[in-house]
Amino acid sequence: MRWSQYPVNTTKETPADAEVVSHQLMLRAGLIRKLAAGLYTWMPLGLRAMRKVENIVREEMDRAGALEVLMPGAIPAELWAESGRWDKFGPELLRFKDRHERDFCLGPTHEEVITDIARSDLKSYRQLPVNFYQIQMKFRDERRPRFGVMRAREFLMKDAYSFDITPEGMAKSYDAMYAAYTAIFTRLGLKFRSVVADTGAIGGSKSEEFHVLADSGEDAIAFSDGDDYAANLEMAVAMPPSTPRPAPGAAMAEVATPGAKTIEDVANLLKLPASQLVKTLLVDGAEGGVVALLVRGDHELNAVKAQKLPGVLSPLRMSSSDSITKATGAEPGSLGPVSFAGKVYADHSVVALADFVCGANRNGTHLTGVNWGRDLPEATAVDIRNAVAGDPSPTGKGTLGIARGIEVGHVFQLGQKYSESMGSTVLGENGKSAVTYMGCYGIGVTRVVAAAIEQNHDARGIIWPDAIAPFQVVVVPLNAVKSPRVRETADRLYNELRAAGYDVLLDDRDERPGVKFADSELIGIPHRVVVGDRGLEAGKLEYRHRRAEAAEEFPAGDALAFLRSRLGN
RNA sequence: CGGGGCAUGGCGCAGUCUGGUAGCGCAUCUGCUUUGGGAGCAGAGGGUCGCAGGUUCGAAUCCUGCUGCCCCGACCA
Repeated sequence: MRWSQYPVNTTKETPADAEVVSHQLMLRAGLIRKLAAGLYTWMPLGLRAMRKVENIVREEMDRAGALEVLMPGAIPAELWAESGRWDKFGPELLRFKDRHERDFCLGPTHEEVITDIARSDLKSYRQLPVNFYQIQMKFRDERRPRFGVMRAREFLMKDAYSFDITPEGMAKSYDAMYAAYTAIFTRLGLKFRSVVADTGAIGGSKSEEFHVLADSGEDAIAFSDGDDYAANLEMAVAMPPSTPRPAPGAAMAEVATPGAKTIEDVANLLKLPASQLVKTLLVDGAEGGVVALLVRGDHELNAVKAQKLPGVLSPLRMSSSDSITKATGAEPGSLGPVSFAGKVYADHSVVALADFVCGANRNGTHLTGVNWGRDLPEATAVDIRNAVAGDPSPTGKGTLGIARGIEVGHVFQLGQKYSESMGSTVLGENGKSAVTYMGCYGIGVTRVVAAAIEQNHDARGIIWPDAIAPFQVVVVPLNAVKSPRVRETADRLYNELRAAGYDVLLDDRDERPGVKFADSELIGIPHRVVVGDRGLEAGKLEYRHRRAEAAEEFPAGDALAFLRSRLGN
């Protein structure tokens, strides 16, 4: 492609409303253009990168034996009523009526449609297992779209759905997808990690997420340095302390703590570490009332774990200050489990404390030297905190570290949730009808592009992994207007590289060198060849990888051979 | 959904408090010079100041209503 014929609008200034670096760079490099909140046009350069991702995903899905289909974006409401999700899904589902006043929605995901296909087209166990996938625009009316295409309302997604006759078959289909995902993200050249995930509202027995590792990631993931254990922080098991609870060493005493409402305040006032304090959080109970959740002062409550406890309202809701005062007689900041009337759940690390500090359920008052069994009944010991770096791994090998990641894929074993409610059955070997077992598997294609940039950039711009780069190599002639030799050499090299099958961009614009260098670095082309009079004088061209510290010269004579060695294939 | 903020040329902003007929930088176009790290000079084009009412001799500026967008939180899987 000749740059002079290609609409690449780069800007020096960062648009004011772009927060994360991938969003800023995508706008500055002219990859995307915003149309409305969460809606973006993919410009030619950006679309090339997106297509590279899409093609790798397609190739690996095909290789894994999945079959590509394309389902409609608009879906009739009846189908969603069948699965029960028309009522349950909430305002994320964009609903509208057609000219006949019939209800439709824009598909945020396609379980219903594919299950409808399955129940009408799959009749016999002999047709299974089968895995259908599509690569298509999804629409979710996010309350707050942000971070550019990372959390947009419309986004390109690969979604796949497997059907099996047995749970074992489903597990096998799932494993095949897991392997395909590993191959995909490896080929894309991204640093990634798969983690055990919460099955959440979708339900099902097993789920793993694939995260691209990046400091700016929205999700925290915990991983062991001793083996391959890795889990979303929501799911990461926080182990009980290995040392037993010490014997009581102090008597329980009241201490005045006026105005000290946070753990930090109280710890400073009493000159104690936060780990000796107990944080008491009141949440709404499943059948009204409140439940007390205790975590150590230096720990955080894990909402996903807590809302699974018997008697706790799901989704988790912190109690209002009214019901807190009603239940304890005190306000948040002075709450504690001693003399608390309701159900108390304590994190393992809290149960292991002796002589701890907690609120006295009287404003401005705390208790010190509190001990389980003596000053209050033993509480139910549970895991309700976020794991922290340094925790022992739940597998017993190594300790946990915390990293940040961007969720780009997930795989789910759905079981019979949709096949049951929508009647996807086939005739089994025994001639009896059997409900199919489903799996579903997603990859956010557009999000992968943004995640690749989050993970691969520097102060000058994007650094595309070779597999995603819109162009593999850029040829930069300097001052070609004045030098026919430069122009001819660059043209010849451009044609040779194209003939050899590379995606080449020729910067044939009449711009000054600084502009060309800055632009090629901003748009992140991984390989660059500079053609200048200075080098040609000595029969040399100049090569530089986008990550390299410095350029290297090579003979202009057998340029193609040299570049093959640098570009690969 | 709660709180806060913004809306002036393609982009980034000033002007609004104190009303007087719109300006700067980048980008774009023309010419000359320049050419190994975002050039210089000279000139040019481009804006119903988010929309609708109102006050006034006069509104980007004051008042009312609406819309869009951004940020923080909650929510969502």
